[in-house]
Parts: sequence; C-alpha cells; structure tokens
Amino acid sequence: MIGMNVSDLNLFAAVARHGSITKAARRLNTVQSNVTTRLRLLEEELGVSLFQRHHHGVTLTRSGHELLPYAHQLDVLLQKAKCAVSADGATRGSLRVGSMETTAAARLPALLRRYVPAHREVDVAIETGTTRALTQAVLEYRLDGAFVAGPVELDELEHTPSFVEELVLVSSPEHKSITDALEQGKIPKMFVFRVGCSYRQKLERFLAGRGLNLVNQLEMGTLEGIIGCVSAGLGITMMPFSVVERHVKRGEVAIHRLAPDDARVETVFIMRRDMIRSPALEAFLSVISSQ
Amino acid sequence: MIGMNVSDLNLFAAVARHGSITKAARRLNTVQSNVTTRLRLLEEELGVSLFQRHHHGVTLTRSGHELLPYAHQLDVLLQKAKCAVSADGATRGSLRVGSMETTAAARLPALLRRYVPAHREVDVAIETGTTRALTQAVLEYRLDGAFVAGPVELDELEHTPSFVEELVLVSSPEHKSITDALEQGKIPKMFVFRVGCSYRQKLERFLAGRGLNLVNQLEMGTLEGIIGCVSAGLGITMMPFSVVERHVKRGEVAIHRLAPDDARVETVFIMRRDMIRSPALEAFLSVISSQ
DNA sequence: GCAGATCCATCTTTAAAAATGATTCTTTAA
DNA sequence: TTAAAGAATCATTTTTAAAGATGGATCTGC
Repeated sequence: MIGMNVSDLNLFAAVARHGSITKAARRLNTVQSNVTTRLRLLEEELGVSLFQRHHHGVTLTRSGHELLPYAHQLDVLLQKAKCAVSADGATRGSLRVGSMETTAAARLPALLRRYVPAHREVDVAIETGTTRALTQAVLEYRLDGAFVAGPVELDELEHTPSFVEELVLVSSPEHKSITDALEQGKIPKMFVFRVGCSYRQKLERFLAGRGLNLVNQLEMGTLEGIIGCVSAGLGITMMPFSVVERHVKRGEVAIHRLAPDDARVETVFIMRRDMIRSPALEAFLSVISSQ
Repeated sequence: MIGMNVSDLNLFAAVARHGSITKAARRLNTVQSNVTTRLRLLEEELGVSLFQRHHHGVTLTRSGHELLPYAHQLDVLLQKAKCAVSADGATRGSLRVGSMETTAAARLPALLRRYVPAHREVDVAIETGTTRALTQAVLEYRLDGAFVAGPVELDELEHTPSFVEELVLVSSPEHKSITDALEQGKIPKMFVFRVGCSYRQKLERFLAGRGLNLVNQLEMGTLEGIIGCVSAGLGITMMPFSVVERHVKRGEVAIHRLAPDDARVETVFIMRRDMIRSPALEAFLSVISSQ
C-alpha cells in the first residue's frame, strides 16, 4: 500500500498556492518540518523536484507546474466521490472564491446567506483583491472562481455574468452639485480604493472625458473607511450604487449619477475552463444564477 | 491531514473486483484483517455501508456501486499525474486486459512483444474468458478493456475493431474431406472450447445450415489440448485460422475452409465509455491500432 | 451429521509513517 | 548588527497501518 495519495497532492497544492512551506503548514494545521519532509518524499517518489527553494519561499518548477492541474482535479474528483456516496447526500468539500471588495460588500452577503446554511459541510473561503490579482489567482488554481469586473478576454477562463452595477459618484450629503464642481475643474479629494482596482479606470475615463486628470487622490484600503471619510466631507469617491445604497438611505452620503456609458460595469464570475467543477462549486454557481 | 485517499479507494475497488475481502487482500499483498479494518474505516467515514457481507464473500451495496466509478477515475487520474510528471517520462500504472483464449493464443504475443518492452513500468495483467464473462468484467470495471467477439451492442461500451479472423474447421492431417463427412451426417467428435464461447454459436449455425445439430461434442478447457486431440485424430474442431496457422505449417493439423459468411468473425477491443483512459491504456490502444 | 474448507470479524502485538518541537543555517530587511 | 523569515535536519512522540492468531458462521463432500 505504497504510493502517492491525494493528501500528498493537497499538501503540494497548498504549498504551491502560498509559495511558502511555512504558510502552507499553517493553513494545513500542521508544522513546517512536516510539510518539508512530505514534500521531499513526494519529490523523491516522482524523481523530480517540484519547487525551487529560495530565501523568501518556494516557486514551482516546470514539473511542479505540470503537476498542479492534476492535484486540483484529483481533489475535486475526491470531493465528488464523497458527495455522491455520503450518507446524508450533502454537498461537501471546499470552496475558494475571490471577490472584488465592492462585490464582497454589496452582493456576497445575500449570496452567502443562501449558500452557507444550505451547504453546511462546505468549507468556504472568501478572498478579496483586485480584478487583476484575482484573475491571476484563478489562473494559478489558487481560487475556484472569482467575481471580477468584466469584460474578461482570456481563453483559459469562462465567465458567468453575475451582477450589473451602476457606478455613482459619492459625496457627503452637503455637496449638492458635485458635477458642477468637476466641470469647473475644482476636483475635491478623490478617494480611490487600491492600485489595480478596475473602477479606477472608469473614474479616470470619466474625468478624462471632462479634460481632467486623476490628481489629488487618496488611496485607502477599506471600503468602510472610504465611505466614512466621504461621509465626513473629506472628499468624494466613485463606487457601485449597491455598495452605498444603505448609506444613502441612512442619509450618510449623497450620490450623483453618471451617464450610462460611464456608469455601467458588469461583474462576472470567472473560472478556469479546464478545471473540473466540484459539487461545492456547482452549488455555488446555481445560487449565483438563481437570483 | 485526515480523509479519504486514493489508496483507500483502490482497496475498495480491489474488494469489489474480487467480491471477496480475502482474495483482495492476497492481491494487494496484505492480510485479510487489514483489508477488513480499512474497509470498515472507509465505511465509517462515508457513513454508508459499501458491501453486504455474507458467507461466500461480499457484494456491493447501492452506495458501493455508486462509488466504484469514482474509485477507478481517481486511480486513473493519479496514474496520469504520475506519468505526466515522472522524471523519465515513462508510462506507468497498471493495465488489466481481458482476451478470448483464441485471441490470446494467436494475437496477443505479437501485441505484447511490442507493448511490454516499450512500457516496462506498467503492470500488465491478462485475463482470459468468454466474450460474455469478459464483457461483464469490463462493465463492472474489473478490466480496463477486453478482446471479444464482435459485434458489440451495449451502449455503455465502445469498441475498436482489432482483428478479423477466419474460422476454419480443423482436423487431423489424415482427414481429407471433412466437409463430405459432414454432408453425409457423419459428424466426428467435435471439440469445443467452453460453454459461453461465442465461436460455438458459429459452429452451431454452420451445422444447422446443413440440417445437423451439435452433438457428440467434447468440451475442453485449453486450446493446446484441443489441438493436440484433433491432431491425434480424436475429432475435429472449429477455430480461427490464425490460432492453428503454425500447427498447419508443421503438418500437425489440416484445415477446411468455410463459406465466408460462416467463417468471418471480428475481434473487437471493448472499453467502458465512461472510463477515463489511463496512459497505460492509451499506449495499448495505439499498439493495437498501429499494426 | 461430521471433518474440513471458506470467509469475515475481532483482538493483540508489532512495525511503519506521520506529526511535533527544537535547532541550525541562510538571507533579507531594519 | 540585530531581528525576522524561511527552509532543512534530527530526535522524539504519536498515530496509523500491517500482521498474526483466534473464533464464529456457513457451506461442501463424505
């Protein structure tokens, strides 16, 4: 009863995902020496080295890159087997979903409220990031899928249109005519979310259409922080209406609508085409589409 | 690091294949108590019973039947992963092929002479049986594929035409005109291979076309035994020309050709459609088709 | 109906594997 | 120069798998 096993490949995949043996060990609830040893055993069995070790972690070798898709397929297939035959018929396994911060704030709560109670046996992990970073994570098998700003053009990915957002300018309730201010070249301080956030491009385009550049900006890493600052009159920002909807209702902020062409952004759920869908993922997709 | 593993499912599949814990243990080079225990652990983890135990072995439950395809897919996928990444790039894994006795005698040696040396890392197992038994074994995932007498009509199976055989009547060299004897109703003792052998149907049809029944037959379990008896003048038999070709050349037996309609039988290689092909199987298929 | 053969479950013991914790070495950042 | 982070190594413990022996139940041939 020798031989490679799915748990070995899961360990390998965890190291690949984190680019670090130590981090993978933490995620796997074990100890670094253990991961090191089992990884070495796996490499010895295969007769190839899967990672290049260096001083800030490990990176996949060519062979490692070849193995990674198999590791995921095996993981998914095992999950499917468990679901198919388990006594209660429940979906089980893991689900790693990425999301833009805005989608996480405005849309995920409702989605998860329907998903989680119905699939208690699934380990759900939500990771937020920029469209660019999330796309990369999906491509590298680190995520099962992700909500990103459309459109998506990569051949490796398939995308499911999920939400349509209307970008609006957001200001404190005191600002009555923000667009006027913009027309006159007086741009208040702009709060932007993070480098790489795709909505920034929309904002820049919007300003460029008015002969303005994105200057006087302030980068802030949390949505609530931005909204708080804007509410306090420290500046303005641009984000999907759905995110600030409740703040508007509470009178904390005011919004200013844009022309449809500038405003409309589509959120799509992307997945690798070549990745077998786990039951947990299938169930998630059906929750997405059935809303 | 808990959880079900491919090795557990291989153990399960071995028990399913043999219908017996004891036999599976022997095949797996371990002891019965071990298999019993691990199987129980697997069932506990899944929360279902996979086998019904009884006094002459075990049989799959409904849940067990559902799990079996996954067990095989996981096994094959793991083999593919190993092949894809192993240092030498060699095909590895296992190959379980079934064959009619006649095909095994006449065709397999040449096939294996090309396959085995080129794929030293593959565990090859050849099992002989009747078309009916082999078909059943393929359907039950006990074999990766099998050479059987065509045509095949089951939807679950796909078939690759592999050899065309010409059935001939075989007698000792002294019999000059066996067909004359048949025409006169004087049937010599007929050696037949085994109940379920599909060539028997051809023989019966041939005789029926001449108003004769298959009587005075003698069943014998080995091809070489039959040929030896026929050569010694104890009776006649019917089999593919390719099987007796070398005996004819050595002057040990004489053959008598039949009308093309009676003579032609096609040997096909059958596989389950839903079974992922292992690299070892892919290589075998390419050897079959490249001749 | 009895002796022997199968077959599976259970239990105890032994051997192998995996996990842990401590330590060392190296490099990068402060 | 000192931390900090990351990985390898090693001794130790824990866990898991394998082995071997035994018992009960059922079937077979006599």
